[in-house]
Amino acid sequence: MATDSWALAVDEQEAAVKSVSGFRLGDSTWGVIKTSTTAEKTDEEEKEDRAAQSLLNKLIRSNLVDNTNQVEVLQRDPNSPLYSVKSFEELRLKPQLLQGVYAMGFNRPSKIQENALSEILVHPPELPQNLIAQSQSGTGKTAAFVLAMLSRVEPADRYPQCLCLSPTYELALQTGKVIEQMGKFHPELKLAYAVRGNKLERGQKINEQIVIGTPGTVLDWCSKLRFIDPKRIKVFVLDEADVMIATQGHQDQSIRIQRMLPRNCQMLLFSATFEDSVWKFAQKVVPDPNIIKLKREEETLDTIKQYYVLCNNRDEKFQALCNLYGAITIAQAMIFCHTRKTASWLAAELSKEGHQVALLSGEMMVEQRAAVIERFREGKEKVLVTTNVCARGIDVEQVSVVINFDLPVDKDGNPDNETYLHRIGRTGRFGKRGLAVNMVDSKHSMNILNRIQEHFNKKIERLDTDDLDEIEKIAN
DNA sequence: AAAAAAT
Repeated sequence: MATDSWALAVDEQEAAVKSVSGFRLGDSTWGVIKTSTTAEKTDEEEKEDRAAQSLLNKLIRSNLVDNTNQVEVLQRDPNSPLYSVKSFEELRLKPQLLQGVYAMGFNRPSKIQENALSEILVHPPELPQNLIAQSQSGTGKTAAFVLAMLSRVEPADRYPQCLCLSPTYELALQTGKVIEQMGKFHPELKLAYAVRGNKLERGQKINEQIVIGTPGTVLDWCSKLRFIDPKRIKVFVLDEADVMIATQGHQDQSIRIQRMLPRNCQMLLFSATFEDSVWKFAQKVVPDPNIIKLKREEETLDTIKQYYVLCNNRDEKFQALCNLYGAITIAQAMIFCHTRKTASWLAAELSKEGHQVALLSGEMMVEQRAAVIERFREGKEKVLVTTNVCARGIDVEQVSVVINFDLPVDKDGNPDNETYLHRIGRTGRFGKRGLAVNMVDSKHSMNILNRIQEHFNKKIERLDTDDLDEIEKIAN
């Protein structure tokens, strides 16, 4: 019996691997938003292939590179056995779901998946267990909660059963694609995107089983617009939960959504970082949670070379950035600014100098944002000038340089260490050496940089942008 | 200060 199912699994796996290069996101008939509608355009197909492949590569890698992670599990009921499954078969996933998992190139669960999925799925649906999980990006977090949702969902029931909240539009789209790919062998399963710009007619009802969205739209859809019946949601996922429940973040909306959910709804909180106060709040909001913390050596900071450039004002920062441009465009780069205004100014100035750059910030129209992030993913844009909207979660494989044109500071002007780590974490993963360059333009910002340096206890070296040899060196 | 709503 066991041998049989293994043989089948391996067969499926081989079949899946063969079909990997052939599948397209646009094949999906899911959802309110369709990634593509026609099949004729070979250009379009190629584009989608590349996007899918890049997402795939990232997920495959995150599924493999985690042998050194240390996991800490805190169980609500200390007497219950500590489950940790070593294979997807043991999770007893539905065959269609298992097929989806293998089609994505997953062989065995990552550490976070082993533990999180065991905790989430071993208990019967009547007694769902809540979970707070912390693990770095690139450890398979997304796949973990996507699998959790797909396992719990009942495809025959045509109403929303799983709800996932993302902090930004771009991240919601990215996560949505993972859901689509993993669940694509469930033909009757559908996904709805509750994001800005996705308009429904009055009185319409969402009958897709899974909803991914941003807080504002989801709240509207659940409350006054009544597109979603929140009373029948079985699984509620908060991605990047620390931003979602931080006082300055989306707390109010997330809590209001959460209050509309039924009492027995399973709640899953996932994040890479949990600051102390947020952690406490999370435990208050989520009753009796199991807790999983994945301890990872600060690999991020070991594989990312950090520099700073000393300037006197914004114009000098701009000049220094122009000097760096040639070096950073070897692969892809992200440039972070503190405000939307600075970002659009910088993008305009760089193009005036003849440098091709793309701009992405929250003031743009959603259609435009979707197009820009797509072009960046495809590599058609090498340099992306952006705000904190892209600080978290956005995974573009070829990004090897992150530039902090403005250092990350919170609303009080103090260094924002979490955001710093998230920003530079967009690069430097898995063998590829990453590079972070911080632009300092005053005594004040030098002070902030020093405090960031102290916080991570990692040397940030000075870089002279007039020294082209040095730039060549760091770029390679 | 950014993000997030059909406000």
